[in-house]
Amino acid sequence: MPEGSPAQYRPTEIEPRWQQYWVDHASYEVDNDDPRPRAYVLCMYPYPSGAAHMGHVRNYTFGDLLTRYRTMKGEAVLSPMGFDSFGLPAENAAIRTGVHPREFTDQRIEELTSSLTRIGGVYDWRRTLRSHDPEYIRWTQWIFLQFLEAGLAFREKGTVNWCPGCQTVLANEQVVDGRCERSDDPVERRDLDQWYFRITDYAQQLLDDLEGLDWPERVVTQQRNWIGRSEGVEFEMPICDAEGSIRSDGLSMRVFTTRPDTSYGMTFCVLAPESPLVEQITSSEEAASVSAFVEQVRNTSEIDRLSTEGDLGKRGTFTGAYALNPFTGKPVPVYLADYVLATYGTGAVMAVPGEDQRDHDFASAFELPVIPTVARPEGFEGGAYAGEGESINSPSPDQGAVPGPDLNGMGMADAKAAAIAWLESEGIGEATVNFRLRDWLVSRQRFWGCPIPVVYCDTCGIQPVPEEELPVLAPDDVEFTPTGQSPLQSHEGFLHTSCPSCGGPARRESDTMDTFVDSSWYFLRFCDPWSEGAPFSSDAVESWMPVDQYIGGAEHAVLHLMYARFFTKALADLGVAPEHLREPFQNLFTQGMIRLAGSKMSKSRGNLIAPEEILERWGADSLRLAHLAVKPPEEDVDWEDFGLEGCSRFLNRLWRLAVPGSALLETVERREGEPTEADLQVARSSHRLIEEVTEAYERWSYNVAVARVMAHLNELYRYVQGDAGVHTETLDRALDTLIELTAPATPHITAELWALRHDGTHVHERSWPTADPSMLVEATATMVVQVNGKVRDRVEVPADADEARCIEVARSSEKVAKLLDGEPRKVIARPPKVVNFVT
RNA sequence: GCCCGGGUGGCGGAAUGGCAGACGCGGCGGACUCAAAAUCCGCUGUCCGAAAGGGCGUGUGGGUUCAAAUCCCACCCCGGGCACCA
Repeated sequence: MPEGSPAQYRPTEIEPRWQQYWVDHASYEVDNDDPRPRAYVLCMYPYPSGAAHMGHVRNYTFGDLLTRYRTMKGEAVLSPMGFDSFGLPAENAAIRTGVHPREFTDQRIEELTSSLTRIGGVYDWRRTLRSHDPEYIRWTQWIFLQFLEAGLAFREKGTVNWCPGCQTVLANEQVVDGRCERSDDPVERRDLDQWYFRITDYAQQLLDDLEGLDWPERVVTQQRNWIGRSEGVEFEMPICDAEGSIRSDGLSMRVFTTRPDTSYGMTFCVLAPESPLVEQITSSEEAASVSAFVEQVRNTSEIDRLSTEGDLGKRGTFTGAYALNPFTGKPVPVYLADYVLATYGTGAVMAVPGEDQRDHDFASAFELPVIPTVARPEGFEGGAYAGEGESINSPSPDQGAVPGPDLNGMGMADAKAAAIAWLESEGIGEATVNFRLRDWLVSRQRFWGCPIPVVYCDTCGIQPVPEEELPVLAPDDVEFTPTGQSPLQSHEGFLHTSCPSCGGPARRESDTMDTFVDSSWYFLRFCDPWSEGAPFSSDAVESWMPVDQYIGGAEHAVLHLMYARFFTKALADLGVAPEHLREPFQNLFTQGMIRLAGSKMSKSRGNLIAPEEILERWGADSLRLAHLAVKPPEEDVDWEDFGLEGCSRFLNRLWRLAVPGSALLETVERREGEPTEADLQVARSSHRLIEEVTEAYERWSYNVAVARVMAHLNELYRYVQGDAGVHTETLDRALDTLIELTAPATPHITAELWALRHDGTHVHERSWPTADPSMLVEATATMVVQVNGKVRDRVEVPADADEARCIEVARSSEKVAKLLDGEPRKVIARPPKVVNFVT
């Protein structure tokens, strides 16, 4: 055995050596002027919570495989790694232990960096970034100021979500079922002045541009739902009394509906309890019950208000006022109900119990009439009918003239159009598009985040911090108290400043930005992390963006992924990013999560499997291979199903056969010269493997790729241990191919074996193998012979046999002949796969 | 309720109109060994059968087709998302 060829595979010895090699030789650093075709492969940058957990390992294994694979395919692959390093855990730790969040965070970044290296991940570390770096803060703040100037950032008072656990406000996206997405505390409503980003300006674009993305349908649907576009019409309804006499003050309510075709079925309308109109229209008789109701709603938690449970009769009340239905010219009563949201549409709706189930339920509770306006299909039973049908019940002339149009007999689309046209021509209303998407609330009452770079001056009002004074950094001499209040709010040294405009005394903003702001542009900074005069140069971004493959968890479907899309569009429109860069992530892959005993692995559940122990026992390559082999990557996976033994066994088998001086080959007869048919079969199988593995990598079927590779190694073992001896060149080529094909998946063992087999050269620097087409053609094929669709025999036919020849061979099968009683009625032949005799 | 996924051996899964169960785990048997581990070889859907062989089989029921896990219709179950958004 040559020196340096240990008989045994020892992952813990070879892995650190190669990890060091890839760093020392800058193997995966790419420059912006690299001449090769470009690819940008990006895994969502992690929040540094310490050593990597299994979810990280899974995510970064896929990303790393892709980086190495595409590099071998000849591309310049940009594969950067950074840290989403602002966030509440560091601040909470500071409150507990007194350690400054920066120290805490830097420590954890070091741990995470080290575990990313230990699983074999390769990155261009020159480009690394951390959200809390002063340079990164500078540009996050700079972007905020651009937004401010463009009117995309604004401060507004409104009812907001407050998380008592996190002691801060939250964006709508960060509230799930009335609870904080992070801490799970029930959120409270508070009326506060806060900073927002005007993401609603981009609602239509965010919706339209989903079209061209290669994203999982699931994520696209979630974004579509979240944006929630609906087309309809807004129109005015004058407030009146029970007889229909319009008030002298000309008050009116504006309603939004998507079903103007059902306007003749309106038997009441409903106003949000928060509406400013409530006070003005409530009659004296109803004043007491209305104010009691408004008070009751104010005290209802978000969770209860969202619930569909509860007695509808208690969830609404009559105002004593009426509004004039412009279609009929008749008054309908105005109610309040907690399910009508002040923040959507006009905060007021027309109610049509005939065609809307919720209105129908409400009408039943308050004994209000129902007028159907759409013809029901035969046999329809139930309250409201929301389906397609002919319009009915527009009042006919003999019932007395009405102002509105006659919609009778029209289909839904025509009736809608006619109703809208009439409203517009009368000047009562206009067609409108409404979105569910709300502006993004970005201010947070926290310390460990990017400070919002504005000051408040008593004379000049809100003033942006001048660009040359950026970054605004939080002070270090702070004390974290158990109250949970951000120390910035009481740090006079930080708060006291002078107004950049008038020079007078001013106060700094003490709120910081949502950490999702940091992650909304980091992928742009990666293109050009050295940029000094701007967050990045447009040219650098131009050359790498959009990200060719983005990889991360599906839990960010409407958070990070929506915000990052908004940022990209806004920055492009502001001329900071290339104008035509409309989308940041062309391809998105969302990997499944890892469960243990059926439940999600998480620190809070205390059911973590530490990758460290696995790495020590089995090595990084076995762990990586197990992640790839266990399941299709997009599916959730149980830790119990990981086949570490099988993967480790495979790598050991590969080692024993491929290591120079393999003991396995000592007693095997080695042949040179012309290969036999058996040798050629092995060679052909190797070329087929190239095709299969390449195709499997391309379509993210890593579990299949691993299966094929394992099957091929089994075949090589049978070849070596058979009686016919081994054709040296055939075996060596097949093993080399196998090593090349697995190099992206299990980088350390393949690097080691290749170096041992080929004078210290590097498998990862080789170009991706391609199959020789002539080796993909088989001389014969196994053809299935069926009788009445049932498989009765298998026969060998020449691969190029025609129909007649196939049928002839099929007929000569004894098994088939026994079953064929005379001439078959019909024969179907699909050479060279199948012949089917139909009797 | 609506919209997406999905349902295949003991388990994870493969096969996207043409050989169901690749590959791995687990199990069984054999070789090596004083023995065990490791390793190597073989078997392993199910039922009937001593065997040869045959029947059945991809959630359920129907359909299309020479041929269906795969396409169509209806239903059941599991997972995810949305859900007073007017």
